Formats: sequence, structure tokens, C-alpha cells
Amino acid sequence: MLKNKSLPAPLKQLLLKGGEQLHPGFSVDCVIFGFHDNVLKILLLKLESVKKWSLPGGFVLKNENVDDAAYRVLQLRTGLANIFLQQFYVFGKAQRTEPSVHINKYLEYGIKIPKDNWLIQRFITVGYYALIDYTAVNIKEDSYDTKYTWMDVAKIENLIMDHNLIVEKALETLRIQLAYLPIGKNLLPKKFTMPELQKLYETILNKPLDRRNFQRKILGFGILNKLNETRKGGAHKAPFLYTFNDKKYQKALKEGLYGSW
Amino acid sequence: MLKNKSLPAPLKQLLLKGGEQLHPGFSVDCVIFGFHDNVLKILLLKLESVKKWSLPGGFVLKNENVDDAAYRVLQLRTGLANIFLQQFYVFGKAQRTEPSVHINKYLEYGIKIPKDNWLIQRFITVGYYALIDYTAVNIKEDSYDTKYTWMDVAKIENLIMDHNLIVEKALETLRIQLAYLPIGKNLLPKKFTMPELQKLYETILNKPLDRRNFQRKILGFGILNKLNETRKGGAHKAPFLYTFNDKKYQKALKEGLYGSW
DNA sequence: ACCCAATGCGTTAGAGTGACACAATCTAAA
DNA sequence: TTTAGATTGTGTCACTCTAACGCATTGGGT
Repeated sequence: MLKNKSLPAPLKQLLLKGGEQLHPGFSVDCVIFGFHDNVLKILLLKLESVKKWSLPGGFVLKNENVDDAAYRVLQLRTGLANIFLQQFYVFGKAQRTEPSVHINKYLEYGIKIPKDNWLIQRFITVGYYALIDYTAVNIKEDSYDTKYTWMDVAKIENLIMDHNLIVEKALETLRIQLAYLPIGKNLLPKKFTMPELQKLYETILNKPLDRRNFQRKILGFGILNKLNETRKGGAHKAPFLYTFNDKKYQKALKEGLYGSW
Repeated sequence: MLKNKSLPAPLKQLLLKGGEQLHPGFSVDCVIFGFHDNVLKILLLKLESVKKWSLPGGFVLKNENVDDAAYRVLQLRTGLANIFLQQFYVFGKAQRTEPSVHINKYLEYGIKIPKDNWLIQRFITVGYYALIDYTAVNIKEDSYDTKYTWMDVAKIENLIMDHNLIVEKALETLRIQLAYLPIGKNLLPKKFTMPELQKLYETILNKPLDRRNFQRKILGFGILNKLNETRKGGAHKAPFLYTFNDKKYQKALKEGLYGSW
């Protein structure tokens, strides 16, 4: 007989009450992008019971808007409010779900999930992606069985289920949106330099851009404020600091920019 | 007491067996675009019991890919195969579903749906849009209670539930994709003229384009074959006929075009 | 046979893009 | 204190793309 850890209350509730409280067979998964040390990263959680990283996800309450559910998941994990969060794709393959994930998780506590439990069904999931300020985040782990990490998108490992596919699709969406939406706010601190912004674009697009042409183009959008400050401390010429012009940024989010990279 | 029509078998099956055969609380809705008489139209079905038009939709079988379900719905209605079909958005508001739609439908047959029936629950739906050749379609109506129509997108009436929103979002998606994907194949007959193609673009974008600039740009993409034929019969100079270069068209679908309109 | 409207083909000025030159500036090393 | 080296700020130039428009051609209608 196994020596069982005791089942945490939230997990017990999920198993027993999920069927009546949650929308059946449906989940949300969040690809949370952050930018740090000139590297684009995503937030991943480790399920110890399966030894793989996974995207932060959750379920939708019976009477909850799906968008709100995604927002709830994001806020729960990052503690942030006012986040750019957008759905990008539905992953609906019949075989995408791996019930073993849940089965093994509960087995760690000696619990055997009944065959007809709602968790064991096939799930359809909708992917959301968020752009957040890495420096402002305060990640919450579940106390019982998850660890978190920020993983470089260029070096994503083997994730749980179809989460690699979800990440790829999120990146693809981000690249396309870069062409007609302003991106950078939320991913960067309030004040940032032109080289930093450029690095962000280069990372997302995965290709180098000409420094001078980039500056001309991005300034041409008219969404930046140039400050009368420079970022000293680097080993070289101090670059000017910029902020986003919130009003014009929001306008561009609605009306779209123009241009391709 | 009402004089009841007898309940058709498919409807009876849906009511009684849907709960065990279909994925719960989830549906697909298709925005099927066609182009005819220089007008962009969508295919709508009328539910007599609610006196409003609705998008062709359906449910997902328990072990069916969501994409396949959408394709099944499309094929069922249009009889077409090899269709351009793409998901574009999830509509997940908690209050979007109107159970009265189903309740009234069955009431016409004197059937009162039990409160706990699966049809009365809240549904999340994913929108798909399709581009089809209007002239090649053979629409199938349900024999019992639906009529169909092709409605000009510029004159969409009040649709059922949130279907107006779904149509708007589909149009928005189509406009954005026009900028980086080749569009026209499927929507036009095999041979078409430059003015016809231009009208299609103008209709989708809802704005006039310069005839000469349009031609230069579209030819620049290199996805057209100019034929040595003209379309006679019009009252004026006979325009040349074109076809899409399938190989280059497919390539452009994968790699994207470039440009904005 | 002529007219009219639509089409085929072309021109031009201006804006946008890609590639690159050069001066200014900051820290660290000499 | 001076200098080296790397990075940033600003500008140029040729080329392409775009918007706007001109003009000749075509084919059915009258």
C-alpha cells in the first residue's frame, strides 16, 4: 500500500464538484509572454506528476464568460491587472486530451479517478495569449504541486499534450499581429530605449532589422514619446528613453497600423 | 390543445440522444461566403419557429475533431468538397445562448424540453468561415423546418442570438486576411475577369479601388494566369479572362502575400 | 456607321524602403 | 588624462511601390 500524501482541498473540490460547477469539456490555456534580458519568454508550470512543463490553464465556470475565465487564470498566476489578453485559436482535436495527466496527478495522492469523472473526458481548449511586463510580475505557484519557469521561446522543450502546438500558434499569431498592431506596451517597462524595443521586434520576428530603418519606421507610427533622458550605465553611448503615447497606442490598437516587417 | 405536427426523427434523436453522442455545451457555426452578381453574400437558414435567420451550425460528436465537425456541417449544406474553411473566433459569453430557440422549435411539435436536457444548457460556439463558389452550390434544406437564403452582407438583417456579431467578426477577419492571403479562388468561377475580381475585393473591403492600380498590384502577386480569351456578351469592350495559378496560389496561402489595401 | 462606356496600357510625382556613411557619446582600459 | 572601442543619433541615396490620372482601343447598342 502506498503512503499517500493527503489530497489538497482545491484538488478534491475540482474532482468532486467540477462536474457541476464548470462548463463541461472545455478549458482555456494561456501563453503568457514576457521579455527579459533581450529574450522573449513564456510562463510555464510544471506538473510534477508528469515531469513536463505545461501552459497555465483553467476551466470555465458554468455562468462565466470564456474571456473572463482566461483573465481569471492570468490574474491568478501573475497578479497583474489590465493585461493585453486575446484569444487566438481553438484546439479541438478529438485525441488532444491525455487523461493520464489527471489520472497520474491524483494517483500521487492515492486517489483513483472514476472512469465517468468529468476530468477524464475529452476537452476542447481555446488558446489565449498575453503580453506582460516581466519585471512587474509576481508569480504564484500552487502550493501543492507546481513549479514555474520562464522559458525562452527559442528553446521550448517538450511540453505536455499539444501545448507545443499551442505555443507555436501563439507565436505565429503574434508575428502576424505585429504587422498591424502596436506591440511593446506591457512587454516592456514604462521607459525603454530604442535598441530594447528593436530587440523585442527582432526576437518576435526571429530576424535582424536595420537599426536606422527600424527607428524611422517605428517613429513614423507616432505612438512613441521621446523623453529628454538617456539610459546611462551601459558601456557605450547612452540611448534616449521613450515611452508609449497611451492615447495614440490605444487608437492604433483599434484602427491598426500599417506595414509589414 | 394544439394540433401537433409529428416530430421528425432527426429532431427526436437530437433531443434524446444528443446528450450522450455529442460534445456537451459546444457548437460550430459557419459563415459561408459566396459571390454572385457582384455582391458578397452569406448563406443563412430560417428557423420558422423563431422567425429569424441563423447561420448554419451544428454540434461536435464526442469523438470528432472540431474542424471535422465544421467541415461536416458545410458539406451537408452545400454538397461541396475541398472547401476553404477556417476557424476565426470563439464566442463564449455566458449569456449568448437563448434556450428559447430550441424550446420554441420543439414546442411547434408539442414537445416540451425537460429543464435538464442538454440542449437547454449554455453553449460555447466557434465560428468558421468558408469561401465557396456560389454557382457550384447545391443547397440542402432540412426537409422539415428550414428555408435558406443568400443574404447580401451589406444588408444583413436581425439574426438569431449573437449571429450578427459572428458575421461581423467573420467579415473583419476576411478583411485582415485579404492583406496577406490570396482570396478569390473558390469565391469566383474558374474563369473570371479582372473587373469581377476587383468587385470582389471592393465588396469585401467596402471601398472603391482604382481599376488600373488594382490590376498592377494583383498581377504583381503572380498568382494569376491570363488567358487568351475574352468574355464577350457585355455591352462594352470584352475583358480578358483569368484563372488562378493553383500552384502559386497554394504557395501564397502558406507563405503569405504582402501588401495592404 | 457612329456613339458610348468599359477595358488595356501607360505616365508621373510623391511616399516608403533597404542599404549604408559618418559624427557624437559613453565607459573602460592604457 | 587620454585613447580605444563599441554603440547610438542623424542623414543620404537609389530604388520600389503607390496614388492619381491620361489616352487609345474595343464591342455592342442605336
